[in-house]
Amino acid sequence: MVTISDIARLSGVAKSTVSRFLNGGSVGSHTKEKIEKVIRETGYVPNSFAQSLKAKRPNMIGTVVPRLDSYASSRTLMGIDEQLRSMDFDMLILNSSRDPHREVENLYSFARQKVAGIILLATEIDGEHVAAFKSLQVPLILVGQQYPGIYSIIHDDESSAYDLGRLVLLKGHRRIAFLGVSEKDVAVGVGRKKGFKRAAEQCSDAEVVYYETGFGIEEAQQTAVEVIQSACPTVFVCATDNIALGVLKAANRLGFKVPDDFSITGFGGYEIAGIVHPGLTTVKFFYKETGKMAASSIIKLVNGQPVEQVMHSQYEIIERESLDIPQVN
Amino acid sequence: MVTISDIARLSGVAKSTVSRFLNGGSVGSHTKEKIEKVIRETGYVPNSFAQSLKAKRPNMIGTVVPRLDSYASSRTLMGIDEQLRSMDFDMLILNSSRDPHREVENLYSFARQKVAGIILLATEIDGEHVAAFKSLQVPLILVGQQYPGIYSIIHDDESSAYDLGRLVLLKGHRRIAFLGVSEKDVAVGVGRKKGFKRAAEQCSDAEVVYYETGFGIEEAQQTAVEVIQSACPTVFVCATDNIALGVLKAANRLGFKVPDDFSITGFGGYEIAGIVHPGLTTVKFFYKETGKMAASSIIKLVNGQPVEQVMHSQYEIIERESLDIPQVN
DNA sequence: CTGAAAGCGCTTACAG
DNA sequence: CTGAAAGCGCTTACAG
Repeated sequence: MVTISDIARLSGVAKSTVSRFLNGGSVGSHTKEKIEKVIRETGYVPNSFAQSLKAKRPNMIGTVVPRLDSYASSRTLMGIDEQLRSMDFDMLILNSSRDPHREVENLYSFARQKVAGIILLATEIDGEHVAAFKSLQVPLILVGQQYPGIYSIIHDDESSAYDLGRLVLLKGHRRIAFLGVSEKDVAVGVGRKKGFKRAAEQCSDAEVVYYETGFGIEEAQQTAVEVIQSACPTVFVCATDNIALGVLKAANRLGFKVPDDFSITGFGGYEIAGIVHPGLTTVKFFYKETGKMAASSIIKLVNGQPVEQVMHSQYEIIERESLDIPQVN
Repeated sequence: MVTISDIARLSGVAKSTVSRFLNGGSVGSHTKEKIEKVIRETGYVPNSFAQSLKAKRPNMIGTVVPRLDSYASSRTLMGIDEQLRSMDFDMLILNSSRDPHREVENLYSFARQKVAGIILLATEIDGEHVAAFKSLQVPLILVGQQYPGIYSIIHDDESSAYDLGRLVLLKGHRRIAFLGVSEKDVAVGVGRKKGFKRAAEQCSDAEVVYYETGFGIEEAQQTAVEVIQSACPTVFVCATDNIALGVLKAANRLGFKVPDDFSITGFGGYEIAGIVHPGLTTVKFFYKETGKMAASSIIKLVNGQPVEQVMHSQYEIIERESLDIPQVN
């Protein structure tokens, strides 16, 4: 490996002069040429560990994601990246493959790399996480979940689910299947269910059965098949768009027509929700904007500026064909 | 910031002893306790820049991706991450948002960070790239594109397109619309078109019109609407699943039935291709496996072991309902 | 404009 | 088991 000393020696100047050249300091034109030539010939690239060690300009923000292959993660990441770049920070990504333990490891790993701040796209928060939050001396923001005393940006799971519930009931649905996920996931599993329940309880004759399924399309499809055959709901309210996609697929497989035979609603606002036929009525979260918000907030924190403890990202209900009034049979 | 010197001072031992403790060397149990206590109280985390500077164990592989929100990127990234982790390497991700210039910058940025190797999920390769390949003193692998003298893993764009073309013709289609992308993208734009063309040319009465559209679903949808109204193909052969999805959406919007009114084929094998109705006939690439292959190959290169210049990843044609024999009208 | 020297936070032989 | 010292590759005052 070629170092700054090599360049200095080869071009017959001092290390400090090379360093100054590299960092745009004042260097004589002749010296400059010599150094340039040597650098070109050797393919020298400064070692950023050494630079960071000395210069201590921590211009990196670490982002921990639960998975790489989800619409929500990807969009949020894009937002973070864009915003960070515009503020001259770099984004580092570490993936934890939905393993809570790895998630915590990743937090520590970022701390070692002396990132200026950490953004955690959170799923579940356990004791290990809390311990890490406490001991880490790095500004941190939670996205998608909240925890007392920790800065967080949350999607308005509960109120959006309430709004969506109101819409479903307004359409006249009374036999309702709610397909949710594990309550370990406080945002998706608890929040969305709670919001919907609140809406349903305001309507005395609404019968809601709450099912639990997984995040995968296939799993949701199987659950849907069972529900269709046992109960006979007029609408499937799904805690994510993927679940809704699973239900739609089940309907297609079994020869049911949506929304003629039953309606479906989703949650998330994935692009694909507007592509399938019929289009999915869903709650759209602005993931990219959330990412941007997370990025600007973490920078504020890094700079010692105040930030609200709990911030909310926007949502919007998108009405498409998959939700209609229940068919009279 | 608390450093190893602080810990040493606070626990009354030498820095080297703390370092030994940190790295699992032999330390007396009493000393160990003292150090442990101080570390806990101070929340000390070793500075990995200093560690890397000294230890020179470059156990990081950098991956440059053109975009974060694509199925292909995400899956490939997952494969890389999994494989790397199993070999005790860390993955760093840098996004270039489809900006060739940023892509090159990211390459240099990884070089500065002294990663052991670089995996580039490539789109287009221009002069700047080539210059970087030459001057970078770091092992590098291209995924998805190839360039003379550079290690690469490519999807079998041409032969899979040929196979798919044969299938389409075998079904009896003769009035064909091929929706491709810019030829700047050698793999998708040139390779897939070329393979299909080769199949088509073996069939004297096949009339193929080649269109160019973008990678986005919306854009493809618009192109499809125009094509449907001007030409009247019995099948749309699309260079990506997203384009196929756009065509399907156009069909739904305009009230056409797939595959009754015309057939559609895709390329990529995205999960969603099996979810929509009708399911898309498509070429499935094994992105995750490709990622794993890229990861093991780069490690081999890092260790000075031989690797083939050009490797091919697997593909498979998945037949679903969107491709059928042409309707007689 | 240029160079010698100190120091960033760690690790690693080398003694003891 | 423990410590003093050198050194990793850079940057940054400080002189000249």
